[in-house]
Order: sequence, then structure tokens, then C-alpha cells
Amino acid sequence: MARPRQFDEDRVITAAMDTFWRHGYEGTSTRDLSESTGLGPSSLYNTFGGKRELYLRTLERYYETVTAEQVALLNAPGPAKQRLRAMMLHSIDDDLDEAEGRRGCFAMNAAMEVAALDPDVKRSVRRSFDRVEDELCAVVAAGQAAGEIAPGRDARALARLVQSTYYGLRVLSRVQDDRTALVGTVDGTLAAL
Amino acid sequence: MARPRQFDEDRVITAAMDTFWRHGYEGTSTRDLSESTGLGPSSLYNTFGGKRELYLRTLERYYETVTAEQVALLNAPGPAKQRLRAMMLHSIDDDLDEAEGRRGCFAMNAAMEVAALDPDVKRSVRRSFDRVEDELCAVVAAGQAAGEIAPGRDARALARLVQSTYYGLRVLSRVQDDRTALVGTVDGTLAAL
DNA sequence: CACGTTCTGAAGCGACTGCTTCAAAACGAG
DNA sequence: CTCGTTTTGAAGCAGTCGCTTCAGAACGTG
Repeated sequence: MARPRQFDEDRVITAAMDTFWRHGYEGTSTRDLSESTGLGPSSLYNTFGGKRELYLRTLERYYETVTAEQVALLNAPGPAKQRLRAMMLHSIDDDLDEAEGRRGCFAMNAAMEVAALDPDVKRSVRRSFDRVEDELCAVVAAGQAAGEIAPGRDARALARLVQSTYYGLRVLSRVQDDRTALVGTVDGTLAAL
Repeated sequence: MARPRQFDEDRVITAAMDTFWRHGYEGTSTRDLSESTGLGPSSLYNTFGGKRELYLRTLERYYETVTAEQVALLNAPGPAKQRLRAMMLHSIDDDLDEAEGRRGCFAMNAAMEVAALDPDVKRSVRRSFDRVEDELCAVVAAGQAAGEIAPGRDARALARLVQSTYYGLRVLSRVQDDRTALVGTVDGTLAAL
């Protein structure tokens, strides 16, 4: 046909995700994206359409990689509560890691910064959150079946409780450096199940 | 001495707060601030120093008004759980109100968008969050003293649990419009105390 | 090798960024 | 009424914003 692309689309999206993740949507310029991806502006716009469209692509990439890793921790072998704990501690350590730039959860950042202004972003994050809720629900149900978690309450209601606490912790971790306090809240939540 | 100011500093800060709250720090330009406050750029810079300094002032204003209102709900007469519920439902209804622009909690927005980039903002939000934790702790302790809440567990640990769930709910409300689900999580949290 | 198509890099579009300058206006004090 | 101080609005600074244009390079195909 014609001249082929000189770059790997997946690598470009990953690099762009990292940039959006670190600096937010408004805080990232198209020059920043050009620099971090190595692509000229014309290639970027030819391939992805624009900053907004690229952002949506990077969100999807986040779900496929980072969120998928969290889900994997949830589905690892072991007791239900231990799996919930592993996922939350993993995120806390990520959130407090200065080397990672305290960038938090990309999906939560998108929810807070962009969801109100862009219905597509809102829908995208919503779907991801719902997915996490489903996974949490499955773990809670398994814990109830195993006698680890009191079977009286609705599994989905408990899953939502865990999810809220989890996201709340990640908000707190933006300004709170005390790991012990955060881990204490995790254990408090698990004890309440 | 000399020519007096033509404007009320408090009103200017309130107007600026509204603008920052709606559009975020990066999403607000100094022209936006000039327009919403009615002040020319020279007056703005003479009085406040710059965008960043004005932002810090608007954060303080938020604590003095909106956060103070939440604290007032917490300290209203009535059973402890009912007070916690009132505060959380009030916020949920605020978050879902389209007329208010789905702008969420200004302090949380600051924590997510700016805290990692600006130590002063981080410190400011941290102090506010700690204040809320203290207030929650007092309510939980009162509930324990009244026999409403199981006295076995540490009041501060329970307060942190409530706080996390509360902030998590407000994250969810950015992409989740289903009020019933959010209220259900509130009640689930209170039931777990 | 030549053709047709696609991709790339550099230059640049008008608009906007945070902020400054400065002369004129507006006051209180003497 | 004048002087000294402060505030104000208009204009504008260099730099950046998201994005476009376009000539030429780089390929697969016949």
C-alpha cells in the first residue's frame, strides 16, 4: 500500500497514559504528549484524532493493565479477606511511593477532574468502577460461602462498602503520608465485614 | 492615607472559590478569575499576589463555609448515627445536583488535582481532613457513650472508617447518578458500626 | 524502477496563558 | 486645594495552548 508507521501504537498509548496520569488532563499539553511519545503532532493527530480521544484511549489502557492487576490480586488463591487486604495494601504502597510521583489512581483522577466535563470519560470510568464492584462482590460472596464473612448481609451492599472505603483511602493518601493509619483503616474495614 | 479599595475582599474570594471549584486549578485562567470577581488583573495581583496564592485563600474560605456547614450537621442534636447520616446524605444530594454543576467537594478536588504538585495545598487540605476526622471521632465517641455504637472498637479507628467511606462515596458520585445505591452504602456503613 | 499512497517533521495558525507595566483616576491628610 | 499614596483599567509582554498545513520522505505494489 504505502508507507508504514514507524511506531508501535501500544507503546505510544502507554507513554501518553503515563503523562496524563502524572499531570492530569488539563495539565498535559500536546507538546508534552509529543515529547513523551516521541511522535510529532501530525502523527499524533493523524493516528488518534486529538488530545481528548487519546485520553480516552489511555483510560482504556489503564483498565487493561493496572486495574487488571488489581483484579488479579482479588482473584488470587487464599481467604477472601486476605485478598481484599492484598489489593488495598498494594494500592496504598503505590500511592505513597514518592518514586512513582504520588500520582494516585488514574481512573479516580479522571473521575474527579474530567467526568463532569466529558460524558464519554464519565461513562468510561463508570464502567470500570462497576467492573471493580462486580469483582469485589464475587470475593465477598466467596467469603460468605466459606464462612469467613457473615452471610446475613447482602454481598453487593458489602462490596460497595469495601469499594467506597477503598476509594476514600486513596483520596486520603493524597495528603496523608502515614502508612500505618491507612493500613489501620483497611483492617478496620475488614473487621467490620 | 490614599485611595481605598472599591471591592469587598470576602466577596472576591467567594467568587474566585466558585470558579476554582467549578473548573479546577489548571482549568481556571486568570481571565476567568477577573471575570467572575469583577476585578482587573492588576487589582487581583496587587491584592492576592497571584493565582496560586488566591487559590490557597479560596481553600480556606471553603473550610470556613462549606466544611463548617458539614461540621454543624455533625454537631446537631440527635442520635450519633442520625447525625452521620445527615452529613453524608447532604453531601450526596449536593454531588448529584445538576444545577450545582456536579462540582463535588472542593477540598477533595484540591487533594486530587493539586496536592501532589503543591506542598502548601497538600498541607492545607491535610489539616482540613484531620479536622473532619476529629469531628467524626467526637460523634462516634458520643454514640458509644450513648450505647448507640458498640463500645468495643477504638473511636478513632471507626471515625477513619466513616471518613474513608464518605470520601469514597463522593468519588463514586462523580460517575454514578444512582442516588439509591449511594444512600444504600451510607446505611450499610452505619449498620457496620 | 516508477507509481500511488501514507506518514513524517517543521513551521506556523489564532487564541490564550500568567503576569507586568504605566499613566490616569481617586481618595485622605495637611 | 494641594500633596502623597494607593488603586484602577487598558494595553501588552513573552510564552504556550490545541491543532493544521504541507512539502517531501518512505514505503508496498505493479
